[in-house]
Amino acid sequence: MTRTMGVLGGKWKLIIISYLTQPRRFGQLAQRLSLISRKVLTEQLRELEEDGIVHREAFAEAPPRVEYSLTEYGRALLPILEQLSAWHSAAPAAVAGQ
Amino acid sequence: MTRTMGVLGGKWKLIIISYLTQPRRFGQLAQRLSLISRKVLTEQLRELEEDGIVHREAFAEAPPRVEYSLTEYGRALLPILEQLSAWHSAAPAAVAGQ
DNA sequence: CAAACTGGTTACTTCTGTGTAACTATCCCT
DNA sequence: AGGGATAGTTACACAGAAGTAACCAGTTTG
Repeated sequence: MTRTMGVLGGKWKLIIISYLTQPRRFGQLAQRLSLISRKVLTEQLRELEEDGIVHREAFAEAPPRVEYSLTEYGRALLPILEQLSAWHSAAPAAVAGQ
Repeated sequence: MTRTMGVLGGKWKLIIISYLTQPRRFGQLAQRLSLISRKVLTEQLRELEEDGIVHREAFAEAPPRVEYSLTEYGRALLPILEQLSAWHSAAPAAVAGQ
């Protein structure tokens, strides 16, 4: 669990992953996840890449194009994240007011 | 997802939760999770309590005894955490060296 | 030739979370 | 009366995570 947190612990990582249901360009990610600064977005993507969760593909075009997608390993995470989301939205009434 | 992270985001929360498979006294938690300082342990437990995940029961004894356990809502998280753990230990060989 | 687009990087600052250490209250035991 | 046990709290310090702003490189477009 401690190690798992190391891999997924970044404040934004699960959010990034759950948005990568399909391949996205860097600009798309930056736009959609505009709460995340470009710097941090780059950092987190790099770490996710290192951990084998995200695949980065750069196309030698002009202007440059870079696409991020989930690896198979990363994709295996999606159903779990959905459960987490479902769990959270099923909060008991006593605490739902958040 | 962002909100879910707000609830579970603390560096230690998932670890605490996954150790609360049964009721535990504060001292037990502090001992077993000795990487966590007592201060932070208290804080995280309080937050988990506020979010309806953990139940705190103090007994009016001397010396004082306080037991922490998961609420039903919190217990619903356990199977998901197990999946997360399983996912992580199923890392592909290329990145398993961590 | 200059401007714009994309996907960054770099230097610097700020802030949040976490850690350390010392202190408290109450009761029991000797 | 003194010391130990439990479950904290408080004040303070610090590190690392995150934010901001400016800059870069290559190519196409005007």
